[in-house]
Formats: sequence, C-alpha cells, structure tokens
Amino acid sequence: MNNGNFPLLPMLQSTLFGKTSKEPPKDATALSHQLLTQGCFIARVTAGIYSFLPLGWRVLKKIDSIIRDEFEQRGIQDLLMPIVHPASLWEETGRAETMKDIIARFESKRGQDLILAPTHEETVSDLARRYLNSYKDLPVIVNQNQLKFRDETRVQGGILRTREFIMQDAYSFDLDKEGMKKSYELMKEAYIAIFNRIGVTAIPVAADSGAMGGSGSEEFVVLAEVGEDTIVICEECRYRANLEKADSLIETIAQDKEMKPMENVEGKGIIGVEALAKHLGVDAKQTTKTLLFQMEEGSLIAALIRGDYDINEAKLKNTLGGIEIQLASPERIKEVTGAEIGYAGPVNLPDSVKIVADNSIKDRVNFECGGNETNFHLVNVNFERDFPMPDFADIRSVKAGDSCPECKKGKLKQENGIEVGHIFQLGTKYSDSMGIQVPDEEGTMRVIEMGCYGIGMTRVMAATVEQRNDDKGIVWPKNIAPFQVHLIGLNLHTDESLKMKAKELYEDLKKSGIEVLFDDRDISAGKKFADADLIGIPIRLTISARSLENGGIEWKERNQEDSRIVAQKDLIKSLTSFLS
RNA sequence: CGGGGUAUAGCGCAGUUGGCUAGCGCGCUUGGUUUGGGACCAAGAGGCCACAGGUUCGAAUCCUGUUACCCCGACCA
Repeated sequence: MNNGNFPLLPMLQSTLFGKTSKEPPKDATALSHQLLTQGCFIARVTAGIYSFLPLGWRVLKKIDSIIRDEFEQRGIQDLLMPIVHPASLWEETGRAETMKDIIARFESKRGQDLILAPTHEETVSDLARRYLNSYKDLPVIVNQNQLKFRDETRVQGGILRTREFIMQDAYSFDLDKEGMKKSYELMKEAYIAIFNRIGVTAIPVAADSGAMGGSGSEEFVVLAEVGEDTIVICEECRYRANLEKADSLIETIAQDKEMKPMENVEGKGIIGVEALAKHLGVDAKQTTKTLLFQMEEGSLIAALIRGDYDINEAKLKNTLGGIEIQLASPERIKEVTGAEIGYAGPVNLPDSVKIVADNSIKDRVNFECGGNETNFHLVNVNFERDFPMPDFADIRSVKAGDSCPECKKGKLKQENGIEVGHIFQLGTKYSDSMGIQVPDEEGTMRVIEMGCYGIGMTRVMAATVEQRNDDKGIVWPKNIAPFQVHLIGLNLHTDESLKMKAKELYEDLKKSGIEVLFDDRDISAGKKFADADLIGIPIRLTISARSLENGGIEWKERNQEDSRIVAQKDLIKSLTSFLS
C-alpha cells in the first residue's frame, strides 16, 4: 500500500490508475472493445474517441518503439508534423473537396481556415518541395507516429474503427519508378518485421488504392470475424487480395454460333436473377443483369454482369476514373428506363447513359436482359447489333469457390479481416499537384516518385486482442504486453515476513530490468488471479506461504494451463531467457 | 444520410398504467472475521432520474423539443 508515502510506485497494482471491471461495458460488441475496457486499457470519451489509460498506453508505447526501432535499422528518419493544417494546403491537391466528408474543418478565432489532419501527404509534400532540392537528396524516407482525425459518419464500437487514432505514417521520395519500388519493398519488409515482433499475424494482400491514389498497394490484414474487410484467399497458392481488388478465372460458357432475332418475353413480376433463370429455364450464370448507378452530378451508368455475380462498386468506381457512384433510386430508374425496378437492360437506353460491361460477359451471344419495360425481358440480345458496344472491364466481386487467377487451380475462399496497415506506390500524384521536382544528374528537372506507408497503431492493439484471447481475457504477445511479469503476492497483509520477501522479490525483479506489475492489494486470491487473466501479462509469478513451502515461486504462463515452482535463485535467469 | 433502440449512483441494471423517503448487484469507505480461483458480517458514503419546456394539486414516470450514445442499413434489377 502506498500509505501516502512518496515517491508513488506506479508498478504497484494498488496504486494503478483505473480498475478492472467484472462486467463488460454495455454497448460493447467487439470482443477487443469489451476486454480492453474491462481490463482498464482504454476509456471512451465520446463516440470514436478514446483515452488510453496507463496499461493501454504502455502497450501503445511498445508498439511505437518496435516500429521506430525497425525503421531506424533501415535508415528511415523519424520526424513530427502538426495535427492542425491550413486548409490551403489541402486545396492544392484538391483533397479538401474529395475528402470533405471525413475532414474536420474549422475556423480559428482570427478567421484562418484550418483542417484537422486525416493524413499527412500534403504536409510532407510541402516539406519535400522545400528541402529536397537535388537528386543527391534522394532517396529518402521519413516517418512519424502521430494522431489523425477522420470525422467518419459511422463509427464502430471499440478502437477498431475510431475517429481519432494514432497512426504510423511514412513517406518515401525517389527519383524514378525503380527507386520507388525499392523503397516500397524496403517498407514492406519492415512491416513484416514489425508485425512479427508485435506478435500478431498480419498477412499482406493486394488492395485497392482508394482515396490515396497511385498505382499499386497492399494491405496488411489480421483475419478476424469482426473485420470490415473481405479478403479473398487461394487455398492452394499464396494469392491473397482484398475483395475490392480480387480477380478470379472466368469460366467459359458455351455460346451459340449464330445470332438469333431479338425477342420480347413477358415475365410478369419476375424480378431478380433467380426468378428469371427459373422462368427462362436456364442456369443463373447464363443470365445477364443490369444495374444502374448514379454519379454525383446525376447522370447514370448501366453496369452489365453475369447473373450469378455481383458488381463491385470499388472496381466500377475505379473504372470510371474514381468518381463517386451509388445505386440509382427506383424513381430515377423509372425516369430513365421507363420501367419499374427489376426490368433494366442495355437496349434502347438514352445516349446519356454510359454502359460498362464486366469481362464475364464479353463473349456472350444471344443473351437475355431486362427489357426496360415493366414485366418484360429480352432474349437473344447481342452486342453491337442491339445496343452500342460497351466498354469491358473487371467490375465484378469474386465469389467463394471461384478459381484462383494466379495458380489457375486453387479455389478461392473469403474471410473477414481487419486492415492494420496499408502501403502505397503513390507515383507522382502529390508531387505533380504540389510541384515536387529536383534536377537529376544531367540537370533535367524530374518529378519525384512517392510512396506512403501506414499502420493504424491503435487498431493493431485491438486487432491483436481479437486474435489473442481466451474466455478469461487477453493473452498479450510478450513484446507488447503492458508488463513482462505480473507478480502476485498472496496474504501479504497477514504475514509480515512474507510481505517483506515479496517486496524484496519485486525489487530484485525491477533491478534486473524486468517490467513487473506487483499485485500488492489486500483482496482475495481468486480476484487477483481473475484480474491477472483479464489483463493478460505473459508470465504470472505467485509468491505465497504455500509456494515458498513448495520451494520457491509459482510460475505460470498466460497461454499455458499448468504452473510450476521455480526456485528463487533461478528465477531471474529463467525470466531473462523466457523474455529474450 | 435513412431506420430502430437507449439515457436512473463510478459500472451493470430495476422502478415508468402519474403517488408517498428512488431501489438492487458490483465497486467505494470504516470495523471485524476470512485467506490459492471473482469470501462473509455489520455500519456507511454516493443520485438535479441526459437537458429544456409543457400538462398536473403532484412528474424519473405523461406530452413536445433538444442532445448524447449504441445497433442496423446505405448489398443489387
């Protein structure tokens, strides 16, 4: 007990700020949210905004130091940029507009237009154009571990998806594409090392670049039920991709040799691929469906796809050059096609409607589609003859069971995952718009090739908990556990000599450089053990009259069922070798 | 943005057809008994019942508005 004596010893559990809770917080659905709150690692301030309490902050600081260490080994330089930016910086790249839905923007008392940083490409580019003046300054990679704020419309429970979060974000600058790819590979290798050291299984998958832009990107994903991402995985080879990016082999379906005359077929109330396939007496994969999307400025896109597939909005959006789209409303559909929802097709659409078709129907002859007339479908429709040849592209979502596009034989399966990191080859997107160029050896001005690399540090913490837990609580990997050892003293308050021995042991451990949380509280043994299991420190040492009678200290690893007695003289050695 | 739900002690909840001094469990304080898997007894402290209006002799309870939080949806021709 502290008894009012200073200095306070923060590693004594009796003085630890925050208390564990037996009951999970109401409204917490994600397991990581429940356990981190119950164990007193985090505390919600408001929706999507959290405080990190001493235990949680220790975990974050460990993640932070692992990242910085791996970067330092690779010559990546640490710096710090501000959270508040002038909006003018964001006007330069146009992202003040394109990201306006998640940007928190406000006016200072002096009337300055300011933005809370959702990311730092603009800020780092501004630095780059000032300080990178020659090819001799390249290549260079800079990093910061910093707060970000994204005013997401929908926040989800826990720290899996928050508005304010701590992110590692690094930026690479190279003279050419090859250099950029080298930097990218260096960062990828660093990321693999970082996740290994953290002790979380995060797999790299091919991904869509989204709002960041650029030529290629990969995500690091922790597979977990609560994950928001859908990951496509080949059961045979190493192919892994986000559903927004994933491809698969398209099976060929035998087609007619000759075009037949187009016919109108009544199908009253036949809406949906299944019903239509049944009505026509064919398999769903032989049907063709048309979905109408609306662009921001109001014009429509008709997207054609094989009946048994779904349109992937992310892919369609990229095909259209990155503009925002959403499914058209029933009213708008009726206005343009003249039919109720469910009967849309590519024939006789107004010229203003652009038609995009998925590669899966490229070779179709004599196919059916909606008739743009309520209750009517068309059969024996053909490209070019019956409507203008559409642009073909990959706009479909891969299905579980499809064949792998790489090894050609493995079946693809889908799993949920949490995106914990994302690396991008940005190319010249920002260096173009912000004018970052340097002279090369010949004195020719070259636009710099950039890459950017981010890890959601707070999200990694939650994802690790999602992956490492049991019915009693968290099972931290040893490198990011808030403490290395949880020392539990039993019945110290009724046995003065035992209390002295426990304190000595605690001091010995500290002197040996071991991070130890000492449970010196005067409460029942059961409660201490339950708390230890909940908090999830890798090694639990129990000192009690019984353990001493048995010859030493009880040693129990959090991820093991059994415990054993270790003689006190061997303890430090055993710990040191376990923790190394 | 749309739909649904919730708001009472630090946490989890009950109480809500208008009624008396607003309860329970956990946690907290004090004393005592316990002491290796969430102990027990006793005595306490702690609440502007989210906020603002209204109805009423009387409102946690009914009405109106506001705010906050949670969940679902933004998934298909």
